[in-house]
Amino acid sequence: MPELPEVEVAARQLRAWCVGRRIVEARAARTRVIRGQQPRRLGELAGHTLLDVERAGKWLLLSFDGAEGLLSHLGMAGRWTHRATAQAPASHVRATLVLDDASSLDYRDPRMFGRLVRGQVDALRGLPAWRTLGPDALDGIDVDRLQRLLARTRRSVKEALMDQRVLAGLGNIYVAEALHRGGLHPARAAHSLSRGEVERLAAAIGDALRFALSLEEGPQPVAHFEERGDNEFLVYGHEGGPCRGCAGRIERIVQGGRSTFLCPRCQPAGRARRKRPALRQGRQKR
DNA sequence: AACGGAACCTGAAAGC
DNA sequence: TGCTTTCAGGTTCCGT
Repeated sequence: MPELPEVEVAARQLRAWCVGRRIVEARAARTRVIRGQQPRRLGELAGHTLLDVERAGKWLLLSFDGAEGLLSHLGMAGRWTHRATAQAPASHVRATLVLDDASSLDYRDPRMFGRLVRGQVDALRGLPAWRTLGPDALDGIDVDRLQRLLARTRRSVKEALMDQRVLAGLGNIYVAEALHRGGLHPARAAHSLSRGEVERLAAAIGDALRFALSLEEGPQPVAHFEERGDNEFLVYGHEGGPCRGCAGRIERIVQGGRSTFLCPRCQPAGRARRKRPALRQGRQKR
């Protein structure tokens, strides 16, 4: 389930597992994940030491000595997992990095929507996918910039926020969660948002992302969302269920072919004038 | 240039 | 129970 918070957790895990480690062997299967590249390209990482893991939006950039790099996107179902090298790999492994401490890193991705791109770090940063990313949604949002971008599109605010050039890292879930927290209907025309509404939206985006990350906090970077069965989201996946903030029922609409969840009472469709309930902080608080 | 829709994949869940 | 259909959190490409 990789959107910004999940990718951030992946970045923390990769740092904990591998920064400072030397790659003993690297291999990849010939799949769509490495589209356009020979599997042996990944093998060139052998002998190099991982120096840093950087996240921008939903992308990860692993950099090694010698300015070598590996760009990673988890797509819809990709994940990095860590195991003892002696242990048998799990299913759907598309690439493996064997480390110098008898452990191995597997890139697993059943659907193969994810991507691994090998190259020099500079070249990877120059790829359109990385270069065109907007500012990271977790970095503190520039409200002026966001307002300017929303004002110049005819799309709905939901679809506009899905555009990684506007803000990097939001996906279908967190856009729905942020719009709910901000009391904004997803179908609102992006350009119809007032200054105050954009400010509220910017705050709500930060709240939604930080709340998701707070559930992952701990001494070790553990991907709790992988085990957590229950749905901690305020609206996502809760069609027909009660809204936590009012007596309304959560509904599902489809925008651009994808589901969006919302509470029609907390998120009125019209340009809202009435006073909005205070932002809720995840769980039950308030 | 901006937009909507289709394409790309597999697996799990829901429906019959 | 077993077969079929639907749906899934992303990006990219293509036609308008």
